[in-house]
Amino acid sequence: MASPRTVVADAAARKLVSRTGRASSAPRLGLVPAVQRLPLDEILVGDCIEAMNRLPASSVDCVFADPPYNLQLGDASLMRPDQSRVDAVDDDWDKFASFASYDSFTRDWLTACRRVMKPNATLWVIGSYHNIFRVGSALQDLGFWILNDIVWRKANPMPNFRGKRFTNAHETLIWASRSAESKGYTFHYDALKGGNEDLQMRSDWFIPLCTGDERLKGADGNKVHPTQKPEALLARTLLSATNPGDVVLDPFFGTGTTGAVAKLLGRRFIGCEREEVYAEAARRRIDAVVPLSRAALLVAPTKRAEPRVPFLSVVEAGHLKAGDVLTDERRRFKATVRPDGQLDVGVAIGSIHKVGALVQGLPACNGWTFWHAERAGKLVVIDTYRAKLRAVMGAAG
Amino acid sequence: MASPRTVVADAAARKLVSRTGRASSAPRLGLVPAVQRLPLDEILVGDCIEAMNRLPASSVDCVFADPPYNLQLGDASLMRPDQSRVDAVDDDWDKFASFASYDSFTRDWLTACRRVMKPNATLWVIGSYHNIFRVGSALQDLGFWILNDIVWRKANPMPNFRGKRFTNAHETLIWASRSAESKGYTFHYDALKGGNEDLQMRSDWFIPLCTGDERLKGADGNKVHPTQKPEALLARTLLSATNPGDVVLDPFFGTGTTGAVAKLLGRRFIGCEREEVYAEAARRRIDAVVPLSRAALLVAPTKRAEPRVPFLSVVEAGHLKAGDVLTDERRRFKATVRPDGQLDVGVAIGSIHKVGALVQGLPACNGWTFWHAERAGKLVVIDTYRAKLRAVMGAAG
DNA sequence: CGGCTAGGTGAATCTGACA
DNA sequence: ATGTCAGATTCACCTAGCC
Repeated sequence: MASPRTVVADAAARKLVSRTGRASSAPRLGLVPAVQRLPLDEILVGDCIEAMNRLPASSVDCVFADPPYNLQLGDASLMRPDQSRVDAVDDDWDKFASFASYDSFTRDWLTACRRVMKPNATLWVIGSYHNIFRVGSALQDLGFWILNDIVWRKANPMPNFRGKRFTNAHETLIWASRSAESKGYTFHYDALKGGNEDLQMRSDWFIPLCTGDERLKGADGNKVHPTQKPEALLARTLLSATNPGDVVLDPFFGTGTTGAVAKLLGRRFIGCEREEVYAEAARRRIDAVVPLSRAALLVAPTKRAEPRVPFLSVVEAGHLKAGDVLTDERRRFKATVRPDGQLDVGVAIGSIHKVGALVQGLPACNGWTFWHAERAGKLVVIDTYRAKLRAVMGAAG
Repeated sequence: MASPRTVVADAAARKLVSRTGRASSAPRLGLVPAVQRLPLDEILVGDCIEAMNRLPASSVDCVFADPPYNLQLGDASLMRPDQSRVDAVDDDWDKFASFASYDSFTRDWLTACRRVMKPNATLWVIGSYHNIFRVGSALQDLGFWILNDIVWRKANPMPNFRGKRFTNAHETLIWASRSAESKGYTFHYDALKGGNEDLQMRSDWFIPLCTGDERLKGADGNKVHPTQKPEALLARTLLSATNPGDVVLDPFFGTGTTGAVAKLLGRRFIGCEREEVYAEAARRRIDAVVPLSRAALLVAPTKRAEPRVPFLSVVEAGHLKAGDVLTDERRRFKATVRPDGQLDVGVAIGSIHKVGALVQGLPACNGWTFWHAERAGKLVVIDTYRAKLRAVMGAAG
């Protein structure tokens, strides 16, 4: 479990990944070399770039990365490409060297991530003003396509003790797809809107810091990791941009917030972590997580995902008859239903959408919500009949 | 450096400004060559880099820059759900051939700014995710020292019409000093705190868009400039980081919000603007500004709307857990809390309001007062949890 | 004058299935 | 790759006009 080379043989538990970007339901043991199997729900201890380079290409659905932030403190985690340590610096040349080595490091891990991302996978990176501009630029240079920047507004930030600056009360996340052509990325628009009082979820999120019981403490009572992120933050990202069963890669796993939340939410994870101390804390933490029930994780069907119903089927089912006259909500326009499922508005014949657009002089129109039928003196929107057909179709399996 | 040949010859010119970073109050005409005099409260029409290179070095106290964002919009125009067309920013001045050319442009104007900044001057830049990472990286590369990144949270952002991303509800400002050694920059910590109900001013600011009477309109009734910034945003930056009498340089002056607010607050300005149309509108606008009295130059307390709390935040905060069962006051209906902040009533999944209305057969319902949780055998209305979160959010607006 | 409704608008990298 | 077309998609303000 601890070794980066650990490969667990139970491939059935591990859903091999097809090239189309979806987990195949049938395991294909024997067809794929062992090295190509995904080490799901494991922590790969060691250098994250080496670890990622051993994973098969196009194999993960999402990446969450919380890379080292700090450029100026000589952080031990920041290494030059030649593996020498970057020292604390105070003159311009060293500053440049420090930025350059951080940029190089950033390009390297982002490149490794990009290779293992499926075509429609997305990547999240969190950072502060110390590093986020470097990361964002590198992302764009490598061909990632930024979808949003998200502001994590901290409920309880550390005050600025010296009174020389504004209280640093937020961090920034970048959400990006693999490329500008990745149009099919996962985004649970409707679920987010439903959890936000039926308003679109905005790019500014208000979430408390990770404190209290959630914060991992060592035997000495000190926090195990200096920058443990709140589970609520990870939960919102994974609920937004992944489906149950999706594979989430975290190249800077730390104490495993990504893994804990992934397990809780029925996602799979792959973590990379250089420090065995953190990895061990993460393992214990994740073992204790009890996943939510499948029912709680069901993705509610969205309008977009519902089966298409031809208007002709509404006529065939008898909800409307050839010759029936439809109108709009304000009874400004009239159209006659034809037996072939088109509408006749006198000057033209066409689909419910086409003629709806035509009579209004608009470039487009959703005929299902525009046209109404007269029923007992009241107007009934024809989308009602589509809904009835869909209910029947659902019952039929 | 844009032009290595640009050298300010006359050291006496720099005496126009003292080393403490304050403009001298007495003009010293005759001692300074004409070319070295600061064109105070003027708009320099033309290329901003050339204009800045003609200014004496170390002569301005503050820079506010609203550069082109380099939006990379597709060819197709974006339609609202009502089929009206979104008025996109498609002006020529926002077109760049590549990231490289945008970076080059950014380095050039930042370099020119840096030369004219006094040692303790600070610079503000505003941008969106399209360009702010490029700008931030360039800043750091050129030796600027980032003091804060500030999030302008828009009260009324444009929605995401296609439901494909989070509502882009903020822009980012970077506040930077000329170098890491610039320790004596201006920051009115106490005034800001006093204007913020005695709480430190945070890095996230909630300010409405520039609309209504404040928005400059042409004779045709159309907006003069596509991206006019709100005066409240400029006011907070100038009150934070300049003193009365300070010189504020704006290399992308547009319709002169920086100048109007500078005059209002008793600061001097220098504007650069390439388009005479914008410059002329700015002149007329600034002429009409009546400066505030000195006493009025304190930070006006901002009225705060009661913060909206997503139901998802109640779940994230742990007041309710995924799987918890809610009911109404008379225990007629049951609903299960989902991890995404929606409720599941078996036949449907949706917001607390939607499913509350659904189970009652009503057109609408306030879910906050309808749904209750069972706590120690008693029912607790979920609005209780919203109130708790609002108490936490109070400080943060 | 007030209340109500209808309409307009803001820095936007904004569809997807199928032929 | 390109074209066609079904059909899904908006929040907080502000102004104008009507009663």
